[in-house]
Amino acid sequence: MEEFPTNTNTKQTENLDEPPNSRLFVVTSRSITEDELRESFSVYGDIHGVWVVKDKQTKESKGIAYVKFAKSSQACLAMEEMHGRVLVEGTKPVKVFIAQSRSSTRHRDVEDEELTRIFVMIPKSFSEEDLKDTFKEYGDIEYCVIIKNKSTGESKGLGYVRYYKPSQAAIAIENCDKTYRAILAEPRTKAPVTEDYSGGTSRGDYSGGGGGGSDSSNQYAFPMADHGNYPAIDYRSSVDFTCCLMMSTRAALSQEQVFALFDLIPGMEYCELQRDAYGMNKGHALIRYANLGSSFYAREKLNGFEYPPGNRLSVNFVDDGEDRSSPVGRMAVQFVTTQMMSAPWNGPSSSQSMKPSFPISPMLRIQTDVNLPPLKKLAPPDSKAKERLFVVFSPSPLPPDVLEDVFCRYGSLIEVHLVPGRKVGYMKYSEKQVRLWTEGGACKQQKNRRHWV
DNA sequence: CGACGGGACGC
DNA sequence: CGACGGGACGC
Repeated sequence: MEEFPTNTNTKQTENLDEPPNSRLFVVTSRSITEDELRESFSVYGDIHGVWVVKDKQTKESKGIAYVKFAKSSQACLAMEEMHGRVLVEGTKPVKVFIAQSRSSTRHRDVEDEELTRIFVMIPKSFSEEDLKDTFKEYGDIEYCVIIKNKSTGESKGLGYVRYYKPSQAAIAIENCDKTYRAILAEPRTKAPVTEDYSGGTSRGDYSGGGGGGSDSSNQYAFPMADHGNYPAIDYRSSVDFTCCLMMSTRAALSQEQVFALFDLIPGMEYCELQRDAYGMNKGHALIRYANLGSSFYAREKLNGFEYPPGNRLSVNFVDDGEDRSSPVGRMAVQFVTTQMMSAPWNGPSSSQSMKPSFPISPMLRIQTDVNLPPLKKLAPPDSKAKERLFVVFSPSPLPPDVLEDVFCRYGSLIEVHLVPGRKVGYMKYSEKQVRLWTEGGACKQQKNRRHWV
């Protein structure tokens, strides 16, 4: 049996949490052995011990195990890479989490939310751009924030950096200049460290005593779908509601899987897996929708969604470069949010129903079912057709008036012609160069989108 | 003077 | 669902 080294005469439990977040909690098949675990996990770092928990009487595995790494970054990387993978043919996919520190009594999973944001001390002269430039070498940054005096606006010399992956935050903490004093940030809203007095928390030497358990109020801007106990989202980051979403995942997902998933919500314009530094299709994907209603709905439905089973996706807004600070932009945001709030929420408990059910409102239905370009006038009925689009419908054709409404937006449409009894039709235009999509990258998606039209 | 060490997010 | 062992150091 593999054992943690017995190199000191002090209780070993003190090593298990040193350094913090360097131990994995693995939920796996009962048949998996320590050797198999060590074999699979050893490529991610220096393993200091593997231990399969067994029933005291029967000595049978309980299907859970701990894997201790030398460094937190190694453990995080192993978690990100191994979560959801099948270790031995025919066994269930493993779930991998950072283990709770042994002194901790709670048995909640350690969420990515708690592992991706770091807290740093920086020169007062640092701008948020400086902060980003300094810490981007350790990983992809979701956002940077500097704590400032609210009245004068001057920096307090403290900042937060949110990465997309726990391993990136861990690498930053391990490798950045010591003068930054980088540590993991305590999650924002919950009262900081309530019961964990037992000499040092898993976060390292966090000594900043009080610091505001005062906030018991709901941080959500509005009632939200309840995705189990998925952690709260920071709505006050630099980015609020946009048409762009960033999806983060620990499981390996293919471009096709991500595409199919986000394409369930009508209005998807763009979806691309971002390769990580090692060229693996993991980590995160960028998705853009044609409108706020769609992106909002997609975030609601897919953030915290388990896909594949055992792997929770995180989906959040990212800056899409649009300015929504104008009165019109704000109204659009407000409109969408109120629609979403008042929409009958088909409960999350209903087994993650992922049907692209679009109850919301007539207004929103139009916004979301139909892609963006504005309506254009039809060409005179007797115009000569200079270009025709051949359209294949799957599963079946839509009403001609709907098609007209959609296809007239991309050129001067003369008429919609459906071939009777077939699932095909022609869109006749009086001009060449009918523009379907302005984005070059979206062309290949065209065929997949037909049935949403 | 200058080294040291400190540390928390507008609701 | 899925959370914490067995064995015995060295001055």
